[in-house]
Amino acid sequence: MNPDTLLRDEIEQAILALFGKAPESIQLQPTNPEFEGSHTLVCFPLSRVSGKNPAETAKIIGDYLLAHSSVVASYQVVKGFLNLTLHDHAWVKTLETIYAASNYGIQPPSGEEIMVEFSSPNTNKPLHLGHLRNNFLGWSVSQLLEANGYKVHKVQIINDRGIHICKSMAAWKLYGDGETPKTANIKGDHLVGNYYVAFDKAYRAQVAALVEKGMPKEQAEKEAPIMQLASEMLRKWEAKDPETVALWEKMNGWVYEGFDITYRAMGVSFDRLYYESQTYLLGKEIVLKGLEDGIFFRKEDGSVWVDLRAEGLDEKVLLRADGTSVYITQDIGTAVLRFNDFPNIVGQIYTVGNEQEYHFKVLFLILAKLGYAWAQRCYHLSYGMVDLPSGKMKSREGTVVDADDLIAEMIDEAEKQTRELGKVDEMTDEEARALYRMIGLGALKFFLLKVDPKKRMLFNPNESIQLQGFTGPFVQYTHARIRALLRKAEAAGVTASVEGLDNVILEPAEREVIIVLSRFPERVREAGATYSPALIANYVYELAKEYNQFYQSIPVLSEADPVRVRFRVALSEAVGRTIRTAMRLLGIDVPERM
RNA sequence: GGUCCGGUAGCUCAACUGGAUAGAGCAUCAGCCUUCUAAGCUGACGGUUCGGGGUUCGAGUCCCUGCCGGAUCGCCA
Repeated sequence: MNPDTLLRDEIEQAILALFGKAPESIQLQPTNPEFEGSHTLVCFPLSRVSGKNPAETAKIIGDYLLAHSSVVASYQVVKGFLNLTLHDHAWVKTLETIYAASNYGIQPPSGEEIMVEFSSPNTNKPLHLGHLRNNFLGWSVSQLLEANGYKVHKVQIINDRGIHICKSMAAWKLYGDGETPKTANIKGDHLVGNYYVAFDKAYRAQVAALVEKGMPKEQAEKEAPIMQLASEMLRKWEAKDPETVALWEKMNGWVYEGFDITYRAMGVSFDRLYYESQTYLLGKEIVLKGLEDGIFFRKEDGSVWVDLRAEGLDEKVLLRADGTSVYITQDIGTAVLRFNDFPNIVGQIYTVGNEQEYHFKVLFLILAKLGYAWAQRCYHLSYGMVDLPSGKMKSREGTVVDADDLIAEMIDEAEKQTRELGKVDEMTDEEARALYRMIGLGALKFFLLKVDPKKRMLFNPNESIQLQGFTGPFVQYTHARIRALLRKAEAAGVTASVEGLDNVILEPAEREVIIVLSRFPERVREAGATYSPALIANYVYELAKEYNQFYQSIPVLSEADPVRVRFRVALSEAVGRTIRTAMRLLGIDVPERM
């Protein structure tokens, strides 16, 4: 078991016995490495209960624990801090339970269901670096929630309809000459993206030409012929014009084929896909019903609005004067549809960039106004933009980092560095390729996940392909090392065991590894509660680092005492399994050798 | 202009939600491979936590204020 909870109980009892009062809270924190001990009780707040100064309070509690606690071996008081050192047998016991656990750190299913939305691209261009952060984040948060007992439904809403895809369609119709992904030998999403770029280029030229002839810019932007064509296609699509719908289906089909390849490369998948084309009309009904119920109001021009001024926001339009839906209308419909499809989910997590914070604030308020209780459990997992050293990604300036290209580069770089180190001499080609992929992708995912999701982050290509230091490959390497050690142990007939160590004194490096190991379940809980894979990335790095220190200074198989050998093998195995689990929560695979 | 984020070592990021002398990685410098994988380990260097007030036993963290950067405030999505 984890000594934390036990210790907490004992401290609470101590305070109750000594001072006759229960403390408001017990501040128990890890002891700073420069001091002796593993747990520190902060005694400043307790002086109110004890009526003595913090240092005296610490001493009294320390003495009491020494006499009564089953785990405290000694203590030190530094100012108002009570540093506790536990008996090594408590740590041995801790490792014993960790080692025996079949799924250490993972909670069994609680029966609660939850939905996580991520990715949700438009279908007019390929995925880019921003989508990678989104996907890795959404995937990892799904894993984290599962690890905390939820049954998770991973979904996305594919924005397959609207003026953006019509732009690509218009350009293809004008300049495509029947080109297909096959004839062009390009992934479908990239092909469609090329036509989106072609549209933009032609459009701007046409607008400039019209302005040149004396037309006001605003008018020119509407009347440029290629824009007229795109708008006409949108109208025809909504009218279900067969030819337009067929083109739309064809080009979206290309995009999906391309996306599938990218998703497979990223290692993500979804349980259910929602398409905007199938949901965009649903919100309208709900809004009209809300209008009848007096939740919304209509202006003279016929448009429908919600008044959120009482909530500190503004009035927002929900239906245009012509009765058509706006963006948020379909989001209302999609949300309701999802709760109908999955009646057992307690809530929904939207993984969407922080530029849409206002949008989701409004959406959740509207859903609450409509009387949906689950609106309280809708959460916008808002993450910061990914910047490049050159600044923001701008499609106009061609600085967008393409997801497929980036993944390929990471894998190439992993191959290059792996070959330089001569690590693949005994591998088959197939094994080697799988390893490059694992390392390249591991580096990329770890790089994007180690930063607090809420924060804007910088993507430095040179740093992302680093395989040393605070990186995914460092952790993967530690795992491979452990696996190699365990293979050797097995070959030598050594079995792992935590038996026969009742009065042992541990090496500091051994104890430190167990201490870090013991914190894993709490970190999983915390990461789930705050939707933050970064906590797991930081943790698993700390664990790997701690283990490497142990590995470097303490012999395992060459140790003379067979009891200690078995113990260290068990310790190594527990660390290896925990690394694997933690990395799985990040969506990263770990190799057997590298 | 209103609202919301952010500003920590040369660079990229932490800091257990108010606790001890603010920690890692990269970069730079110096060491460690005849012993389980050196993608590793050890050490050195590096800080007015944007500035200024305040709250208290204690502030990078909370409050006020100023400066800088970003997002947002569409009948776009």
